[in-house]
Amino acid sequence: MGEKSLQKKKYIVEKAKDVFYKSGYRAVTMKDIVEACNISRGGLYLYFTNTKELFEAVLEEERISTASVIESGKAKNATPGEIMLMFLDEQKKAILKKKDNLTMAAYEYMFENKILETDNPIKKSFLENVSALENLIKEGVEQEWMVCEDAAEAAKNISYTIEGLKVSAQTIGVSAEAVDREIEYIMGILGMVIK
Amino acid sequence: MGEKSLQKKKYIVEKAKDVFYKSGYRAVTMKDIVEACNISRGGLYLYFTNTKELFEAVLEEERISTASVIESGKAKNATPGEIMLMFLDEQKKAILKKKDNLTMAAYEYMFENKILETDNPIKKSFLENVSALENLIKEGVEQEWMVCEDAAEAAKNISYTIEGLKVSAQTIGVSAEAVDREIEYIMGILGMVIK
Amino acid sequence: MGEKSLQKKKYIVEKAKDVFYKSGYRAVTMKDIVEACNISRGGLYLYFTNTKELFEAVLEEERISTASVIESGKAKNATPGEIMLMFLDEQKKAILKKKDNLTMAAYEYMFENKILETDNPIKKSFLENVSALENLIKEGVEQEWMVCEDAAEAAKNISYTIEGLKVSAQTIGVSAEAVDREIEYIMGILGMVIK
Amino acid sequence: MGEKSLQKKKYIVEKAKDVFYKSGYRAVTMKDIVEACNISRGGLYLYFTNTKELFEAVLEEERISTASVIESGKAKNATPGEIMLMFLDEQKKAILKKKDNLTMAAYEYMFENKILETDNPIKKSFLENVSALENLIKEGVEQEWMVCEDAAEAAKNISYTIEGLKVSAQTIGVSAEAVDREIEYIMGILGMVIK
DNA sequence: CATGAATGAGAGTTCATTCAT
DNA sequence: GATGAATGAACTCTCATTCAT
Repeated sequence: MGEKSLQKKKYIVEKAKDVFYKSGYRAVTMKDIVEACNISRGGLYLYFTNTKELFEAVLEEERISTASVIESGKAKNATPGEIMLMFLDEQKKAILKKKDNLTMAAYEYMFENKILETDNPIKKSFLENVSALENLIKEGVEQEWMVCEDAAEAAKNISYTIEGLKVSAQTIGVSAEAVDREIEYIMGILGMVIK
Repeated sequence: MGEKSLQKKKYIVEKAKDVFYKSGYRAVTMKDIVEACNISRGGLYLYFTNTKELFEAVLEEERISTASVIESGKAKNATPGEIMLMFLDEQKKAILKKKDNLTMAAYEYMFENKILETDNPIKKSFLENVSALENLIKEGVEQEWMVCEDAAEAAKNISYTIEGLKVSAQTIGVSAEAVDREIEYIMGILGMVIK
Repeated sequence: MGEKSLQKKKYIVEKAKDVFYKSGYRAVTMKDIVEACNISRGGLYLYFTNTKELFEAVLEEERISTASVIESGKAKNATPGEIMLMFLDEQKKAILKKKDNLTMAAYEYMFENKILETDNPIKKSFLENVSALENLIKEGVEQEWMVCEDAAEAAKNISYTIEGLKVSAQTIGVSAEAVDREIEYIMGILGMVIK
Repeated sequence: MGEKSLQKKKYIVEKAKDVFYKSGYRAVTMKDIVEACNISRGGLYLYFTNTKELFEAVLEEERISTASVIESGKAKNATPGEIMLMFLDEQKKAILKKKDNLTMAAYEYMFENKILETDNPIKKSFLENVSALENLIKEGVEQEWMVCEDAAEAAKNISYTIEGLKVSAQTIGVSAEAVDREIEYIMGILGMVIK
C-alpha cells in the first residue's frame, strides 16, 4: 500500500469517525461508510473488511492517551501533582463534551466483542492508562506530593470513576459541578490539597 | 386482551428477558424471540411489534426500584440511615452480579433511542430514583441522621456513581473492595458514620 | 414441515432439476432456482440453503438404482443372466440419452466437493451399485449362468466402464454400436453367451 | 507481440497451469491467476481476456499428443505393434497419475463451452488422436501385425475407453490391474498377442 | 507495456412483516 | 387468536473489468 493509499485510508477513517459519532457502532453498515466516503462498494473493501476493523482504526486515532498527557507533563518538568491536575482537567473536558457518541459506540463495540478478551482495544487502553496512573501516583508518593498506600488500587478506582462519568454524561447527564466534586474526591484519595 | 392473553404476554416477556440477558439489545431479532418462545412468527406480532417494545416490557419488569426499597424500609420503621444502608447494599449486589448483560443491553437501548427524550424509560427510572433518594436524604437531614447542604445534588451524585459502577463492572471489571470504597465515599458525603 | 411444505419442496427439486439439466452444477445460482420456481428469494431458503443441497436432492430423485433394477428382476423370478441383461439394457438407455447434462453436472459436483470423501453421494451410489452387481454375479456363478473368478473385480470393472461411457457419450459422442460392443465385452467377461 | 512478451505469456500460462491443476476450471478466477503470477491485474488482461482463453492456452501446452507418440515411434523404426504398445503404456501412466485435476478441469471446460461445437479443443484433440490411431491400425493390419475389420470404429472405441478410464480414475478410482485388463481387451480387439 | 486503485454488477443471506388459512 | 409459509428489502462481500498514471 503506497503513500497515496495511506492517505485514502486516513480519509476513510476520518469519514467513518463521523458516521460512528452519528450512529454508534452496531447500527453502522459498510454501506453507510461507502456513502459517507462517496466511494464504491468494492473500493471500501480494499481498505477495510468490516465495521469492526473500521471502528478499531477510529478508536486508535481517537484514543485520549493518559500516557501522552503524563509524558508531555514530564517533558515540561511538571511535578507529579501538577501532572495529575492536568490529567484530571483533560478528562473533565472529555466527560463534558456534548454528543460524544463515540463513547457509547465504544461500549457497543465492547459489548459485541466479548469484553473479557484482554486484547479488546478499549480494555487494553484502560489498563495502559491505569498503569500510567499508578506510576505517576507512586512517583508522587515518593516525592511526597501525594499520600497513598495502595497506588494500584487507587489508579484503578480513579480510572473507572472517570469511565463511569463518561457514560453517565452521555446517558443521564452530568453537571460540571458533579465532575468537579468527583475530581475533588479523587484528589482527596491522594491526599492532595484541593485548590 | 383477556386473562389468557395477559398470561401469554407475560410468558413472552419472561422468555425475551433471557434472550436480552444473553445477547444484549441490538443483536436480538424478532426471530430470536420467536424461537426462544417456541411460538409462531405471526403469534409474537399479536403482542409486540418490535424488539423495542419487548425490551421496554422487560425493563419494566426488571427495574430495581429504589423507591420500593425505600418504601419497604419505611414500612419496617427503619431510620433514614438504615434505609440508606439497605439501599446501598442492594446496589452493591446489583453491581457485582456477574454477566449482567441487561445493563449493557439497556445502554444499547438508550443509545439507539435518543437518550435526550425524557420519556426514555431508563432516564425516567433514574430520575424517579434520584427523587426518592433526595427525599430520603432530606428526611435524614431533618431527623439529623445525615448532614447535607444540597440534597438534590447529592442524590444525583450518588445515583450516577452507582450507574457508572454498573457499567464499569460489566466492561472493565470492578472489585468488591472498590464498590465498598465508593459506598464509604457516599456515606462520607452524607456525614454518615462509616460502619 | 407439513404435507404442503413437502409438496413445495418436491416442486422446487423438480424445477431445480431442469435448471441443472440446462446449466450444469457450478453455473447454477440460487437466483436461477428462484427464478425457475417463480418464488421469492427468501422463500427458497426455507427449503434449501445452497445449490449443493439442492443438487443432492435432485441426485437422490434421479438415481438410476442398479439395486432397484436387480430387485425388480428378482421379484419377477428372472434368472441372474436375465437380470444382468435387463441391467445392461437400462444402462444403455441412460448412456445414449441425449443431453444428459446431469451426468456432467454430477461430475462438476463431484469435483467441487472433494471426491475422496466416501460420503460423496455419487461415489456412494457407485459403490452400492458395484456391491449389488457383485452379488448378482456371485449368484449367477453359483447357478452356473456365469463364469467369473473374481466377482468383486468384475463388478467394479463393469461399473466404471459404464461410467466412462456415460461421460464419453456426453462429451465426445458414442454410437449405439459402440455401446453394444461394450456390452458384449462385459458379457464376455462373465462367460455369458452373446445373444 | 515481441520476444519479451511471448516469454511473459508463456510464464503466465505456466503459472495458470498450476492453478488449474489445483482448482479445476470454473473455480479459477482472473484474480487467482493474477495472484499466482504475481503480476498486476491490468497486466494479465494485456495477454488474456478471461479464464477460458487461459485454459485453452494451458490445454494446448499439455496435450498428450497421440500423434507425437506415434511419430516418435515411427522415427525409431518401431513396428505398428510396438508403437501401439508404447501408446497404451503412455495412456496408462496418464490414467494412473494421481491428482490429475486437469482432466476434470477439461471436463468442466468442455461442459461449460457447449461440447457440440466441433472447434472445442478437447474434441478436436480427441478426433486427431482417433485419426492417428486409425492410421496406425490400418498400417498394422496391412503389415499383418493386427487384425481388424473396421479400423475407424476400433480407434474410436479405444479412445473413449481410455477417456472413460481417465475420468473414472479421477472420480471413483481405478486400480492398475483394471487398467491392464482394459489394455488387454484393446489388444484383443486388434488380434494382438497379449504379452 | 505495466500498474493497481477504483468501479459496480451480482451472488449470497437474513429477517421484519404480512396474510391466507 | 394462532400459525408458519411467503415476501422483498437490505446488507455483506467478491470479482471482472477499466483507466489514469
